Amino acid sequence: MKIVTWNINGIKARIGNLLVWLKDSNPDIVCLQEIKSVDEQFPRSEIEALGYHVETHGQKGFNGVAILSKLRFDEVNRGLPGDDSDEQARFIEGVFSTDKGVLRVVSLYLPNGNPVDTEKFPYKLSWMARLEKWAGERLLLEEPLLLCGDYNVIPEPIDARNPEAWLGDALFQPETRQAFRRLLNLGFTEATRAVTDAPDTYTFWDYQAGAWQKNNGIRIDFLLMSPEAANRFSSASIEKHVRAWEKPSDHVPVAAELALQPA
DNA sequence: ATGGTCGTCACACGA
Repeated sequence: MKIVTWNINGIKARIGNLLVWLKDSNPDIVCLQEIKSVDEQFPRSEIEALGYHVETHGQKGFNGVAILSKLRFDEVNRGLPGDDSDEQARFIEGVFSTDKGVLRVVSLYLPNGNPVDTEKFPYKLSWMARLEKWAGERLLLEEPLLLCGDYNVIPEPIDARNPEAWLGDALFQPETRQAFRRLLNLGFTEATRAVTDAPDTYTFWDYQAGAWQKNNGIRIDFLLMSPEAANRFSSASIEKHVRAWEKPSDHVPVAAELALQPA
């Protein structure tokens, strides 16, 4: 089973690329971030025509996440628990049945947090604390669980082409990196780093200043696997070629292959 | 290089 995470940066601008990519890459489950669309305007019928079930958690203009799946959804949960006043659409969980039992997949869009001297940064850190709490509770179920998404975290200097340029950025603050390590240390395996120590595994290149042409990238999109998922994990890949397409997202798809079959 | 480029939505704002 191929599971992919991709921040598409606007579904209306990217539906053409998405449909081409779905046919080409043939994923079983896709976690999308930054759909920037309300649920009613998400182009679900074109995606359903390719054999996918579609579940969204959108909002007007910003943020928004979705899961596309060849497997039928047994259950869908929208919104990260822990703060009823949080209006931002950044979290959706799908539950599926496989030959090995339950599979849980989350599509998450972690807050950017910039600028760090505004309320945006503590919102990011509190969102990460809520995610850690939620993940710790889910791990008690001892099921295959994948937390997929745009984490807006540069975990280590090796994950940026120019780490010194990110020292003042919310994505690379010590508190941000520590919170990500705490999440990992609950018992998750991050798919890309499980298969390679290479520096050139970036998933995002800014539109500005020729970042793509200069390979001035950062690695911020991850699939975190529970022990039960990691035990069935075989490979990971970064579908970097998509960044060179016309009208690309600034992020590329990141994929993991697991030895699971639809029920 | 205190610039630069996008997407969404109608005016800046977020990234």
